[in-house]
This record gives sequence, structure tokens and C-alpha cells, in this order.
Amino acid sequence: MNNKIEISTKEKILDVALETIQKCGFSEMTLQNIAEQVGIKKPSILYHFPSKNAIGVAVVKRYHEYFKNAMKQAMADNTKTPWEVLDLYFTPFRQYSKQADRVCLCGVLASEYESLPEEIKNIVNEFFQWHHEWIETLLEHGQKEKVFSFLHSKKDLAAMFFSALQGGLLSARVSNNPGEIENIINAIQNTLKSDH
Amino acid sequence: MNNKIEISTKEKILDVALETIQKCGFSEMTLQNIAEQVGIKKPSILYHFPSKNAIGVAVVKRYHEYFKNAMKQAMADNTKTPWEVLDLYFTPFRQYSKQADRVCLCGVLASEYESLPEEIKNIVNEFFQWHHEWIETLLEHGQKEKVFSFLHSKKDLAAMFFSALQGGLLSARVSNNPGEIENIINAIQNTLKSDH
DNA sequence: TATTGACTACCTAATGGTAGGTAGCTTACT
DNA sequence: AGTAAGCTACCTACCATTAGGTAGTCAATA
Repeated sequence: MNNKIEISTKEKILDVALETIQKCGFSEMTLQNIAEQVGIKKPSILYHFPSKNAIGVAVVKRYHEYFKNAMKQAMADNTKTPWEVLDLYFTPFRQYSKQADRVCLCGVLASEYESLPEEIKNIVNEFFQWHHEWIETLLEHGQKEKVFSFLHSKKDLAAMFFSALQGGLLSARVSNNPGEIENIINAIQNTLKSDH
Repeated sequence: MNNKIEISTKEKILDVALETIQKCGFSEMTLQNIAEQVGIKKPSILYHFPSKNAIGVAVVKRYHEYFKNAMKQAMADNTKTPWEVLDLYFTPFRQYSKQADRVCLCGVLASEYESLPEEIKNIVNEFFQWHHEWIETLLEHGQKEKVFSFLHSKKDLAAMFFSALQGGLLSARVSNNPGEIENIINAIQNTLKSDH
């Protein structure tokens, strides 16, 4: 019996690719580098994926799906308060920030947007849209249940919160201050308690 | 007499380099591309700058100086209210957003931070720090003069505002919605009017 | 024995950068 | 004033390296 969880080469490639893009961007991600980190030779990468772009597409799709699934679960759980759901939403941002040198994948891709292949652009676009809408939905939910209280439009707030998280990760890394994302999270939470 | 404002080749190189980085990132900026856009050949670029990295350094320095000077002027002008100074601060963000395909130079560089030469990292770091501090100073100033009113700590707010602007530019470009930065600006302004 | 997953060897294009040369303008000296 | 030296701003030609990607091979496995 093999107790180890076998991670397929394909998954390993995606893991390494994700990390590389989060650290240095898509255009700095090279097949050679991935190969070395995975422990195989460059052409073997192209056995698992037809091209570099295809790796990019797979990474972003998987990333996006992760968020969607995690939040779908959180929303489905009726025992969770909006505050708890919100906190769960912060989790990956907190995690990446803690690693200090990683930021949101789609934040990076948004930075090099104009040079991305069309297919990746589209997923990044969907990612941004989905997050805006999801936050808006959560705000609405929390407002109805009278746990969130805020003054501005849900749309403006959702835009600001998501943008602040994206920018916050960048700022935390540049300043080498992983705790900075907590400042952002504090500010977001306080904005939703503006009934004093 | 020559009425035309002569832009030196050196300045032209920096202009093109700035635009390219804002659109596609530092690692996508190539000497070949710059040369074509400036209208000279690749090796001539290296007559004006010793290396690609040196171009990067010069671009970021100039960019940072621009902000510092503009805000120094605005602060020195005593006829300007904090609201007006804040609005002036938003100007470049509005401008880049309007062009739809450009975002903040240092936002992009923050995205590819881990692959940047040390010298550029340092300036980007300074840039972020300067903006955080500058916003904090403005908030303090506006609070003292009782034109801004807000609930959270100045530090948290400054972090959130700056990060939101950075992220907002990314979001606006990805969503192809230049107006999105206005949502962010609205949310920021409203947060400073929380006395109702 | 057919398939899977890796390999070696190689290709073309593009990258940052170098070497060496040249037309045209300034400056300095006789 | 004429000319020689030197500088400026560009050029062509080239180099080593690396990029993504291809062709063909080989060994283990099911």
C-alpha cells in the first residue's frame, strides 16, 4: 500500500506554474524553469500540455474554479454567518500574503494583460467579474440579515474591497510586510460596521 | 526659429518604455520594440542607456519624481482644500484609467517583483512607502481642519485607499471599463464623509 | 505488444549586448 | 578663415544565450 498522496506530473506542472506566475508573472514563466522544478526535462512538459499558453489557461481555470467551489460551499452552509463567510473569503489572500512573495494569480495577469493570449484574458476577465458579483451578493445577503451595515452602494463597495485586496497583496510583498493585508481586512470589516 | 518642442531621443525612449511597461510589464519590454517605436535601431538605444535595466531604473525614478513634485506643489498651495488636494492626487489614476490599457507603473512592477533587478525593487518599494505616508499625511491634515471625518485608523485607511486605486486600475483594464476607477474614488470620498 | 511518460538532439526566432564604423556638427588652433 | 580633432547620435553586422517547440527514441508497465 502506498500511503503517500501521489501527485501527478500534470498537477505538479500546474503547481509550479502557478507559483512562478504568482511570483514573477506569466512572461517570466518558462518551460525550462518548470521542468527543473518538477524534475523532468523540458520537452516532457509538452507531453502533458500542448503549449506554454495551454499551461497558462489550465492554471487560471483551476485557480478560478478553486475560488468558486470554496465560496459555493461556504454559501451553502447555512450555519455560517455573513461575517464567517467573509472571513473565509479572506483566507486565500491571507495565505498568499503570509508566503510574502506570492500575490493573487489574476492580479499578476491583470498587470500584464495587454500581452496575454486572448484565451487567458477571457478567464481573467471572468475571474474579476465573478469576484465583484460575489462580494456584491454577500453584501446584499449580510444587509438583509442586518449583520452588515454600510452607507455606500454595494457596487462601489464591492469594487473597492476586491481592488483593495488585490492591491494589498502587491503592497504587502513590496513592503515585505505580510501583515499589511490585515490592515486592509480591518478597514473592510470596519466599513461594514458603520452604524455607530 | 523652431516652434516645435524638441523631445530628446532619451526622453522618447523613456516615454515608450513607460508605456510598454504599463501595458505589458517590464519583462515584455524589449530593446527592439522600443527602438521601433522611437524610430531608431536597437543598438542606438544602448548609446543612450547602458542597459535594459538602466532604462527601467530611469523610468521608475522619473515616474516617482513626477508624483512627488506634483503633490509637493499641491500641498504647498494653501488655497487648496484637502478635498481639492485629494482630487489632484486622483488625476493620474483617472488619466491612466481613461486610456484603458495603462495601469500604474509601480503596480505592474509590484506584480513581477520577484524577477526585478534589485535596484528597481528598491525604487518601487520607496514608491509604495511614499504613497502610504503621503495619504496618511493628507488624512491627518484634513482631519485637523475638520474637513475629513472617518472612523478607522489613518494607517489602515491609507493602505486601503492606495491598494484600492492600484487594484482599481487593474480591474478597470481587465473589465474594459475605464469608469470603474470612479467607483473606487467615490467609495474613498464617501469613507471620508462618515459623519452622518 | 501497445501505451505511457520520459528522454536526447535539434530547430528557428528573438533576446540583451558588443564591435566597429560613419556622417555631421562643434570647437580649437594656426 | 581654414582645417584638424573630437564629439554626438546614429548605423550594420555580429555574438552568445535562451525561448517555445518538434522529431524521433527508449524503457517500463499494463
